[in-house]
Amino acid sequence: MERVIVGMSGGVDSAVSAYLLKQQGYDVVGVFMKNWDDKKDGQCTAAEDFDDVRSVCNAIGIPYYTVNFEKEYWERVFSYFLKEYQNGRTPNPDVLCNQEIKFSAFWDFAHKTGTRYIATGHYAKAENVNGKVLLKKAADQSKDQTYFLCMLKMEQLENVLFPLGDMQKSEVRKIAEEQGLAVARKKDSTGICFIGERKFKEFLKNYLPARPGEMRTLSGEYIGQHDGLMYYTLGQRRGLDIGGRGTGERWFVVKKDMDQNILYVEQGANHPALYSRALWMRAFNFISGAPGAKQFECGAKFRYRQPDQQVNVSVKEDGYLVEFAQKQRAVTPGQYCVLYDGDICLGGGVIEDVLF
RNA sequence: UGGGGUGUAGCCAAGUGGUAAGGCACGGGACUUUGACUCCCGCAUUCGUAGGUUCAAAUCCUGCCACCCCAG
Repeated sequence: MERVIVGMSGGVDSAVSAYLLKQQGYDVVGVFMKNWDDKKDGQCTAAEDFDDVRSVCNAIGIPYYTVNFEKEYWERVFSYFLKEYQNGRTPNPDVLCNQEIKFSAFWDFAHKTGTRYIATGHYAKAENVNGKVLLKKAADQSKDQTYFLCMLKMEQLENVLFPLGDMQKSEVRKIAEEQGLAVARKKDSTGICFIGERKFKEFLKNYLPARPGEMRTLSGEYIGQHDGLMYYTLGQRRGLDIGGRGTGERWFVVKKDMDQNILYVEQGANHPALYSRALWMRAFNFISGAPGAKQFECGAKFRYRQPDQQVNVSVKEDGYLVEFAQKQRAVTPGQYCVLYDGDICLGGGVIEDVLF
């Protein structure tokens, strides 16, 4: 009987994943990763989540353990997260978390115990095709999580199982219900992976010093004060506290000037300054190997759950130029550009610059 | 201290006798394994203030206060 270690978060998806693998005849072991010390900021969701893992594993009839990657998470994910914010960018820690923790540290741990497979509750598929492993979109298109897996290599995917790849979320909940799993109706968790939902501004304030400054329009008109550039991201509306000015439309962040500590804002949800025509990446991770062509057309996402956008990719000496068929709203440095060929996720890279 | 104007929620702003529009901001929720966007709900028993007229006033009258502008 082949053994598989399932990363259990305490949610329905990983619970049903474990159940399905057990049904398929695997020797299933549940492992709960504790990667964040939440005692220091007053939250205690990890303890509750572990209670749910215990309950689910008992119901399914599999052993369960805990493994602690707090140190790795801090060093390989969180420190980068803070550094990016300090540089005025908007990082995506969850992509990095998959790259560094779930499919690296966690895999190493499993491998050391002599286990061949790890599994997670991600909505994605890993398929062997002609000696290559391809990462493909999940059957449930609205839940597809390949965006977050864009930095993996096929070597990492080789020993990974995604039991939910062909399932609809509604089926997953139904199975959990039928099996009497305690988490059947538990709300999906959101927020930074392993950290959870936080009031973001308050959270960041604990780690980075805020430097208030001016808010101006691109033409230089003074609009007001901001609390610190790190609290704002491109395309953001809330938290600006600007009311009663100009046309009465909403205001959005269109640019951050780190040198002068100025936050640029413009009015109107469709303001031209919000739309860009291309982006630049210094590096790109091709999951299953780089394509031969120096230039190609494909689909792309600039944020999770965005419908694929048509782009033209040019491979340059020192990076990748991605030009959009349609102008794109609020493409943001620090976030990931993920490329798709139909259902196949080609890979991703950090957005370095945005071209207008 | 002569003349003119304005004072409606945090901001902008409708409403000139019939019992407080709307927008922005803000708060809450939905959506969501990042950050955002979006959507939904909420948000002045009260109209600078004190009186008066009226069945009824933010709307009419009077006093006072504040701010603005032009004169000086």
